[in-house]
Amino acid sequence: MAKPRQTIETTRRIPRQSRAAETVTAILEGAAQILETGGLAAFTTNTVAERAGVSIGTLYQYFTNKDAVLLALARREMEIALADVGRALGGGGDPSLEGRVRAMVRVIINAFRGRQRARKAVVQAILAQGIGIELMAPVAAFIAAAGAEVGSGPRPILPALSREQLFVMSRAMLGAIRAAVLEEQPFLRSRAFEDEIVRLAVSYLGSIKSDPGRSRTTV
Amino acid sequence: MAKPRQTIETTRRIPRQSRAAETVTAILEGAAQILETGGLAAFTTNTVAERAGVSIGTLYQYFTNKDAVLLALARREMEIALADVGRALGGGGDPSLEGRVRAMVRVIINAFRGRQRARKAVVQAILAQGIGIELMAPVAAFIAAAGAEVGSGPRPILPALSREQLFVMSRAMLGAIRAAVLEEQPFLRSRAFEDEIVRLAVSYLGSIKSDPGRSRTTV
Amino acid sequence: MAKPRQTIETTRRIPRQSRAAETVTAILEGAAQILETGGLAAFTTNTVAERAGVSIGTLYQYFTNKDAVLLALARREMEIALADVGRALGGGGDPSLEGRVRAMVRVIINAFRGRQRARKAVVQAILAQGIGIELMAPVAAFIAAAGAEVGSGPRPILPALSREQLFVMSRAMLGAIRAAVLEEQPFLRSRAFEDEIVRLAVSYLGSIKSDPGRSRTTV
Amino acid sequence: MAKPRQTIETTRRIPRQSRAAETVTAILEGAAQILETGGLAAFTTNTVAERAGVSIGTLYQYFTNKDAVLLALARREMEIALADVGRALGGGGDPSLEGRVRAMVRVIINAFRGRQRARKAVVQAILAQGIGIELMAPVAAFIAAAGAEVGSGPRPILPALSREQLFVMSRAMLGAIRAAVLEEQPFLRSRAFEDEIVRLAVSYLGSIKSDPGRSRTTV
DNA sequence: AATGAATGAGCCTTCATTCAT
DNA sequence: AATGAATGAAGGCTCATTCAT
Repeated sequence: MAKPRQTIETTRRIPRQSRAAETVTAILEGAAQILETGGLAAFTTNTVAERAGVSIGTLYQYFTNKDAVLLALARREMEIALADVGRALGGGGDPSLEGRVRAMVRVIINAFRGRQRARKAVVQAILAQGIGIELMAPVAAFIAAAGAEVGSGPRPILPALSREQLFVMSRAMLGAIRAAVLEEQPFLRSRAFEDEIVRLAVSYLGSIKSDPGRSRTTV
Repeated sequence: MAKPRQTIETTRRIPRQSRAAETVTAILEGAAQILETGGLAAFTTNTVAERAGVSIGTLYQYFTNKDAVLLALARREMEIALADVGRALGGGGDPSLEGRVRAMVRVIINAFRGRQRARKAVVQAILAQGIGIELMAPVAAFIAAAGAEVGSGPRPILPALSREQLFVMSRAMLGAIRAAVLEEQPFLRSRAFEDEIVRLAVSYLGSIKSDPGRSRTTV
Repeated sequence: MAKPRQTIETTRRIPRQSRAAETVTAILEGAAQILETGGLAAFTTNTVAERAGVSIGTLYQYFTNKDAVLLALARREMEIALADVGRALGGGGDPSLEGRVRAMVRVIINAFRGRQRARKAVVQAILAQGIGIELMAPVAAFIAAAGAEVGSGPRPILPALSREQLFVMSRAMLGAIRAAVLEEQPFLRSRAFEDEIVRLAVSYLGSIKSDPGRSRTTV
Repeated sequence: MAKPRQTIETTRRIPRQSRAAETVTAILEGAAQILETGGLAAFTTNTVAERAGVSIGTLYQYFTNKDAVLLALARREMEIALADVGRALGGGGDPSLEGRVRAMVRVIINAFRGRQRARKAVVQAILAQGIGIELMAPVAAFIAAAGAEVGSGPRPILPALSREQLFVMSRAMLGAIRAAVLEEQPFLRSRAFEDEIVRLAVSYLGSIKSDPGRSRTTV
């Protein structure tokens, strides 16, 4: 993996031409496939380049190093997931607290469904490098924001959540879902599981409503 | 890292003499130190052996390969953590639901405190290999058992939890705590954080009490 | 030497560019030199690469593993030897039985002469792996074919040889010559030795002529 | 294999006590079994000691190094084989040239039969080290002597054989038999094969009788 | 821009051998 | 005499990365 670079820029040259964009996509797609097929162990720059149908030299023309590929892949997945969540919350569904929470839970679970092995590998890879935090951030922020929103507005259903509360709520939800994915639990896509995740969030928020606890801050 | 072996035996030669037992301990200790100091990247068999003050040959006399060292280390940590939890629950403290939950939370948080970087690395490494499940199992089982226990007995505080409920509760708690460790959150050891974890568990269990949900099973 | 692979493919990347072809030649040449200089003991991938003037990585770009280099070298030598034998038999010399046998014997002995130590090492190495059979096969087949040929045609000098007869004749000749090489006998290149090998073959074939023995089969 | 030692002494301390002799036997027997089971690749000092039921330290008490074990094993096998040959020739069978040759051939083939894999491994191992010569010597000498004997005595059947002739005859026979063993030819134990080996020797000797060739010397 | 041959640091692992007990 | 824990040199091999074409 080379010496860890804290550089967060992953792409070397910003692809302006469509061909370049295609190349980047091909590489990322190849990376996902390799991860899907052989897991992290098979994820080598040479393998990825080959699967992507480009030369290893080309890969390095677009990515500074191996980690950059992984990171870019993770980012892409995250963005897709977030877009889904946003779409789900935006589309007028049940506006109640439980309704919104349920919409969100459903999207997150589905986000992990599709290419499961690849996603699992991405998650593992990301965690194995400690970059997870950075990437989890926007997702967590999103969840937190959704939670906070509930507690603000003209007729706030909840008081504003403290830093710790936002953290616990978002991480607890993600943690349970992620564990189900990683452990390949059979009930991952079941209604019962979804119900319990919703219950977890709603009961927690309800508890805060009746007893806000000490410190209170927005994110 | 070699190809993943599903073999779970980690040790090669069973140490009969006291000297050998010391050697194993030294290696594990060395491994923990390396992990603590340089993270997973610095974790090579040669480095570990050197830090442990033994030759590389000796290391391989006791562990089949690099991964075996990591796994053994993880196991050791888990056992210690579980023993702590057991002791905490056993020692007569506050017998109320919240009291028991708080005791457990405190122990878990503390379990992750000490050699934080090492523990983080172990967790990452374990996750990166997909063995996490196996290792997480006893911990989760313990938490689940503690939860179940509350729902049984002469005057059960709670109804028996369903499979999904046990899963969600244990993973949500562990997930939140683990995220705080991995993200190196400053409030990890704060009372506020502990309070929120407790709130999460208690409110969730309370919600189940008033509305058990559909299926119900003991683990 | 790694665990024996029955895979017979030795090359990893098929050299398309002329530079690559040169590299393969260089490696094989380096291997031969190492074998010549230090015998099998000095034959390590690193040594070979160094002597060949390429990096160890390059060596592994063209050969799957150490054995593959040895095998490829052995093949090359065999091909050269066979070509020599063919040329000798083709070129119109003495067409009598003894004439043809002598031509062949001479070529074989010479084939083992040049880079003796290297050849000895190759032979030893090949034998030590049990691949010898496979490689010896074409040579033996050639000798056998030459023998068979004598027994066919418009006016066959000999009856067709049985499987056992072909085997005994070819292996006996090769065995005697090989022993002389391996034991570094001083008379290896002498006329007297050549005479005796010829005598061995001719008298054996003559004996068959007068008493063919039981079963008879072409190869 | 360590650096090649040309030391030919294999045993370190001459076992005077019966227990020591038993130990040596056990080691040699263990070595043979390992060779039989796993071939040369499995032949490590530790493995041999374990199979022999002695500690590695004990093994080194009796053998200077790994090669010494192999050499001693080879010697033991040779001695047994030679004793068999001697017994066969001594016991009054068919006293004719062919009768004596056949007796010898049969013994040699049988010598290679029993523990075939082990013997094959020994042969390979010996050859791979270049010690073969030394060991082959007594056998070859024996065959040669038998040949020479035929050519001496009150009414010599044959003229004395030259150095080259003895060499060619012994090595040709051994070569053919050895090849059959190494190549695991199905006809190894067949009568047809035996016949051909006999024919090889008899026809060769017959040819010498009618045309002795130039130089003539006893070994 | 792309190619892919070449590089080489460094890792994991084996195994012959020693020596304190 | 025997034991077996410990040693460590050495070797096979991978793979991220570069750079001449």
